[in-house]
Amino acid sequence: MAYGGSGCCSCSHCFGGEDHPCCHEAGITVLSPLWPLPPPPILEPQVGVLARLENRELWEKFCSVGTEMIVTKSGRRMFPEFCISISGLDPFALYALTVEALPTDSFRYRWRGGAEGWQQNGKAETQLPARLYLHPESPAPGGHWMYRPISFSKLKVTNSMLDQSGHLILCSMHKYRLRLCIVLTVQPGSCTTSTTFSATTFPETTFIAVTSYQNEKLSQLKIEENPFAKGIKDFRKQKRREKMKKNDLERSELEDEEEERPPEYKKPKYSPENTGAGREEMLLDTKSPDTGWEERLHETEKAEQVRGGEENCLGVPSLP
DNA sequence: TCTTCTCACACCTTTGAAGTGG
DNA sequence: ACCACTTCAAAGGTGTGAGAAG
Repeated sequence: MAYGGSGCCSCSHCFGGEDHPCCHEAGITVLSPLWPLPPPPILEPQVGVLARLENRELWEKFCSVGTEMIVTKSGRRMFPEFCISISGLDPFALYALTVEALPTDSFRYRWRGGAEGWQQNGKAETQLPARLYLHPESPAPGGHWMYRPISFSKLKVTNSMLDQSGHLILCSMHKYRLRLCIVLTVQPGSCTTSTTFSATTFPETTFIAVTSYQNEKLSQLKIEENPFAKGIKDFRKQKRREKMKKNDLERSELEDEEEERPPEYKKPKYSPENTGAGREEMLLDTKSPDTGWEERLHETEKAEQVRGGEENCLGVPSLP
């Protein structure tokens, strides 16, 4: 099954493959018992559970220029971080929270610069089944999750297929969107595990995985917003001062040309003219990202030493 | 030649241990 | 002995740019 439309909820608009404002007004997302992509292994829908993207404004800011996330071999944190607040859970029931990055389509992308920005560039490469990132505090009572916003600040993304650290594995130059899953693990007053859960995607979290930033506007925004990049900010200022000093004495023709260009043209790392003949594109893997639930969770468990460690301890539904 | 990836770098924030004073 | 506060070093995070790889 190819990844088609990436609707955000169960309503008719979203199943058309397009996101729309109804579910996302004020950043509130109604967690749908239905999965936007391949068929859901849902047994008991969670009614009335709401999730809000806490730093929605920041995500939208990045979204407006085209969010890119650096992937490295050892894993790189995401910025903006994925931070949500939840309501409507049973305060005494135990829940596990997971996040995964789902491909939004079956294309590979390339940066063409200027007004063209990101363009589709052939079919997507074979994708591994999406790996789940389990929140380190999972499982915990609903009251715990609803008490304050939940941050996935430790979440990292990698391009290493051999990663053993539990990071989300992504293919660079591919587009993804984050999906939150809430898994009810134990009903209050019951000793049996449940398979209930809800899932939702947040359209604002759509991003392209890259190994180095392509869009100058985007990297500038990262530097402005991310406190860890403050050094780069100051370093850039210093460089600019040095450059201006230098330019006062001797202004080269090349530098002049660069100064006059809009920011996105300043880093013509990759030429827009070439249509990327180099690598052979592979057919999109037909394996659904929502198959192999148990394997994916076990992989995460291995890395994170999840409490219990038994099969279905988190109430992960078995595959049909 | 072109595109993509990796690594080292300088600079920053965060974190936690150690020290100090009341 | 205990607590609160400060200091400091180590760990870890950031984007950049050069060069390697395919």
